[in-house]
Amino acid sequence: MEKFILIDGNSIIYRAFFAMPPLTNSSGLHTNAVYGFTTMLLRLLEEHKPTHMMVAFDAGKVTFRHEGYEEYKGGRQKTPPELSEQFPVLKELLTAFGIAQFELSGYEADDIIGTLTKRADEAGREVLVVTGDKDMLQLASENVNIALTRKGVSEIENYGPKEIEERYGLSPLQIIDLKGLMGDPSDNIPGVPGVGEKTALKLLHQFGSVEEVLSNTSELKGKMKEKIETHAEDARLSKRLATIYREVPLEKTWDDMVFGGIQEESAAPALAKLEFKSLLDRLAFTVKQADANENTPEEEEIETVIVTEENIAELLPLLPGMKIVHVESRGDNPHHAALIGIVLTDREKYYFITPEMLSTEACAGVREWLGDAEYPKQGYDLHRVDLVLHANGLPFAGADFDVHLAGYLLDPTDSNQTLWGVASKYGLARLQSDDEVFGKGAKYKLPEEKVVCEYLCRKAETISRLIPLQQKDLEETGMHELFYDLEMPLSRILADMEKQGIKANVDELKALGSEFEQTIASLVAKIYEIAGTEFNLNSPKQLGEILFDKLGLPVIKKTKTGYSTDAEVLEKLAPYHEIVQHILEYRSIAKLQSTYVEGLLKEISDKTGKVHTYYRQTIAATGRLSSQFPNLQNIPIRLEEGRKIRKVFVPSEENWYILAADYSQIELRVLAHISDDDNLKEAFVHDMDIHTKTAMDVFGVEESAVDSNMRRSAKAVNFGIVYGISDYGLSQNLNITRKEASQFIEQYFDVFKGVRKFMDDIVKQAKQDGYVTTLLGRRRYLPEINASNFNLRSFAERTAMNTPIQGTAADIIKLAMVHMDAALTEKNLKSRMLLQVHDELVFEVPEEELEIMKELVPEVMGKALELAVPLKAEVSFGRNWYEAK
DNA sequence: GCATTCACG
DNA sequence: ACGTACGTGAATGCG
Repeated sequence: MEKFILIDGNSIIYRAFFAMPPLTNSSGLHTNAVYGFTTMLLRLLEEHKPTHMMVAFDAGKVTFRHEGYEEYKGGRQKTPPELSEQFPVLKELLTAFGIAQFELSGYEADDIIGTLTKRADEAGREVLVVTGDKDMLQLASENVNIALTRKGVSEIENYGPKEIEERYGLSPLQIIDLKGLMGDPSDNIPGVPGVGEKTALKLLHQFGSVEEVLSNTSELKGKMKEKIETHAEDARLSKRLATIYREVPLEKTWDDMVFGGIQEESAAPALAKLEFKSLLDRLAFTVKQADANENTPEEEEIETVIVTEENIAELLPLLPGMKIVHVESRGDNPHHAALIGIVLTDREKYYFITPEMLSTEACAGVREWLGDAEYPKQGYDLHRVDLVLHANGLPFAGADFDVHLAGYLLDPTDSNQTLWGVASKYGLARLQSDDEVFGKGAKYKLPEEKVVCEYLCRKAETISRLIPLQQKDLEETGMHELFYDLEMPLSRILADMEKQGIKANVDELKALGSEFEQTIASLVAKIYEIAGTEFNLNSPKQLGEILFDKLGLPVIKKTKTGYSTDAEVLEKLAPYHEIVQHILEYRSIAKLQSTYVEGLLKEISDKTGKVHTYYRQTIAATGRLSSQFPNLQNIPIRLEEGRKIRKVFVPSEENWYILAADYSQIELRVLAHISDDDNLKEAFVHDMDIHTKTAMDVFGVEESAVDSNMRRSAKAVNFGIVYGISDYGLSQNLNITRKEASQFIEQYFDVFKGVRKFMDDIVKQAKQDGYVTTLLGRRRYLPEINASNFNLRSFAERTAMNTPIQGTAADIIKLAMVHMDAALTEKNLKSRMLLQVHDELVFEVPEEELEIMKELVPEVMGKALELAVPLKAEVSFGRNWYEAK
């Protein structure tokens, strides 16, 4: 299929210039804008595989727009020389890439693109316009999509008429009217003073166009009417200026834009000349991907079979040789998901089996195969598959390669780890989406069997194509072992833990609920009485009105939408008014009631009387797990009232115990290891209280002189170090000035010099490589590490410091889980691993195994990975989770 | 669907 | 000058 990409060259190079930090090659030539442009270009090539490409540039200073309005684009800063010198460089590079460039004297890039898109519309060609200029949205149509860059050029958002309607409630052409009313300071287009986006949209929703607004001013009132009437002419002029001219006498044709793929032979030397080392790797990747794509006969027919009692004899003998299995289900919670169907394939034929068919006697052999670990299976999200099949009374074993997990390891920050999301990175096209096939939300409906079969077989085919590509990438990124020896085995263990579940004492929970209910009722009554009115206490908006408007309390902090009323603010307000303390108390109990009592009650299984969470292995960017339905990783512990919730979690067998073991200071121990800081290592070798030790060093005092305040400060500093410290963050946390915080940090780094070096080095390394890694080689890319925007860059820098620490800690406990699972099996123990809470593992243990487990668990956890400092795990047990403290 | 708040490590 | 601590999920209100 043909695919055209038209790039607004001036717009993109400007954006790239301002988004990137200054960058020069060794001969002093500025290259940052070209660099930014090229990264975006490579991404476009990877994502869209265009067959035709063209970059349009402005030519000449005076365009036809200046006729009649000389101020057009007046007041605009002169192009900085650092950018000017990059235009010829970019053009040369584009030539090396084999990409066409158009410019025409007297016209802007907009107009060239406007003309081409008009022609595309007439010819029914699919075109993507890439620009940073919102005005271009006016060109959108059924055939023309506009890709707007955001955050410099690092993100792209696609707009068609539908998206424009959703975002603005306007048709593409009405974008011109929008600009006519709003104006645009950067182009010196006046618009109507005092009318911004909001007002302009309101007017257009009411009247439809600039002309209609102007001829109906009688319907307006006040200031607005006055302004619009006085500036009617400005509005008309602005609209004219904002209109892209679409009749440029352009002699070029589509054939002049043919793009035959990147020619590595010419592109690579051009990048090398600019000293874009990282882009050279990227280029190789893009080219490789393009090749992979070329190797994919996209619309290749596949042979599909709907398995029936009549034809199953054909399938059964093939089973031992099958590897790829796709299981489709519906519903977010896999424990309650409905099975839609499964596909098995030997890559010759694709066999689709309905849930009904799968449970017939004829399919006994298939079920046996599914549950036999001797037959390795490859598919998408096999952890979920395991749970879904289990929920539907079917076995599963033998997960060998999971495309979902591999996709996560290869880019853990990509939030679209769907099969199609992963596939698109390898240029594997999809023909349809889940939403298209099944319908969305309330419109969900299973189409006829044949359609489901074809679609799911196509998924199975995609899985089969992805596997070798991902295997290669895992190898190349050094994550092969992490994948096969850690994440894959762990996914089976997690499924076991989830199926096992943890027993919940419903009566106990309900009793807690009535306790909370009473407290809440009396608090609410008291609050209404003091406020002198009833209102919705759960609405921050209404609460804000009471506190700040009615009672006149000082506003401490604001949110985007109004007053902030979070706990931090309320703590500060408490001395002013007695109501505040009650509100704080209400908040905390209401949270316990809604999330932990009512929420948990809903999640206790009727069948098992247990809570079966769903650990997600592909969400957290650092490699941690997350937990859903319910989240069992945030059960209260810090405050006694909430901690009581833990009494509800009990062993599932008579006379068993709950045993919990948690790593002591795992993150700081990891830091000691990776920073190789002698002082920090020494502290852990001697198993000192790390916060006290930090206080001694930072304040330069003896252990006996460390008071609770000093220890508290030192603890905050230690937290800050792990999070990627900033003086601002620390000052907020300790309620001190930034200067004082900054001094603390200096003092810390003076005694922990190795830590300072690690922090400096890891940021440098991230800037160079574009990613950081954990001890086990888990990767996280940080595309914003070189951003010019301070916030984005700082965020990335802190992430560069935090991820190796948090991520390595995550690696370690995952290792411990794999080892622990093996130990339980090997020693033939009845004890079961139930939960993981980042640095803690929870088990249920029969009385007779208590002594063994008290030794075994900390030992296995401690030996999970050998570091330069000891890893320590502390164990405790009791009749419920509360008592295991 | 997004914002706010708050529970955890 | 810039103005955030790192990583999550669930409940609630509101447009």
